[in-house]
Amino acid sequence: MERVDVLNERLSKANLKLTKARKAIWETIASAAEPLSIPQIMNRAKKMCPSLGLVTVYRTLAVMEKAGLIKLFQTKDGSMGYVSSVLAAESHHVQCIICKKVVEFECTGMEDTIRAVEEKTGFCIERHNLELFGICPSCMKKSLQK
Amino acid sequence: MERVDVLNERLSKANLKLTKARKAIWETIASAAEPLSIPQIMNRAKKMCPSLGLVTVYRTLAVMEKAGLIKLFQTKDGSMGYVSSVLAAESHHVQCIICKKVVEFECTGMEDTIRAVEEKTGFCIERHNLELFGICPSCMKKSLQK
DNA sequence: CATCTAATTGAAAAAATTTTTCATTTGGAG
DNA sequence: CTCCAAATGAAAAATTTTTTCAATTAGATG
Ligand SMILES: [Mn+2]
Ligand SMILES: [Mn+2]
Ligand SMILES: [Zn+2]
Ligand SMILES: [Zn+2]
Repeated sequence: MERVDVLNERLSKANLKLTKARKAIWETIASAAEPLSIPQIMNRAKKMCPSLGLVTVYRTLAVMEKAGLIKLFQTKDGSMGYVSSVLAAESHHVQCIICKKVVEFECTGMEDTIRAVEEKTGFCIERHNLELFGICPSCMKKSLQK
Repeated sequence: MERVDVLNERLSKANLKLTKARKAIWETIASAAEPLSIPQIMNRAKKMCPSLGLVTVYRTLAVMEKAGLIKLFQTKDGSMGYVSSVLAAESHHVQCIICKKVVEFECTGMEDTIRAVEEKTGFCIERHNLELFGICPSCMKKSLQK
């Protein structure tokens, strides 16, 4: 299924129209690997839809957020940005505390931890972010050479 | 250790002063169970420090965020708010995706997951943040009643 | 395809939020 | 206590977000 079909499906369910502006904004967000700020979304989407106004960006983001198509997330630098809900799903990375390099990993074996938290807190856990911090192989090597 | 000592420790390390305004804002955030918006922080902190100006709230939040004392989270209404990150030194929390309530938990059983990442990535892991997202008991109850 | 209509749009204005500037005050070192 | 860099509040400026409104458009209907 094309990305635009995902958009159309959600919009038509809510009696909303599939417009040029919405297509452009959706393509922008759905094709990005990182959360995008509102000015970033405006700039990129405008290339696909030159008449696009900033007001429409605000309105479209509100519509898409309500429709569950996008989510507001924290970016690496601490500010906020929008990502497609699909991409927002989970984040697993390990960062070197010395050189700050970030490496993604596949997360396995969390079941017991999550079940323990569910029992203690009564929450029903749906997803998680796990950030690990440590020393990467190359920094480890350097520190051993000293 | 008192809450104000935690604040003082971080501030003095960075050659920053422990002022009335900072104490009031810190107490406000560190004693709250939910993320607080900027106007909420202003209103509550002003009770402890009546001369407090909004400008100082903005400046203090920037300082505290940089110092790692507080973090931005999503509030109930979808906007963003600040929560204390220091009292929860290990940063293990679960947040309700509906009402945005944050609950800390003791993190157990992560050894296997961490060992697997160490083997795959070559990193030597020292610490971690685990953020879980799900539905809290009271929101679960409400959704079942519908 | 042409017609119709409610939804959507962009521009301008208004409102709200955030940052900058600057004179005054204050924490804390000496 | 004295001193001074850091911090503060008020006002102004800048920026971001929302509202208003007339014009345009998607898409349903015939
Ligand atoms: Mn990641
Ligand atoms: Mn926490
Ligand atoms: Zn490294
Ligand atoms: Zn809840």
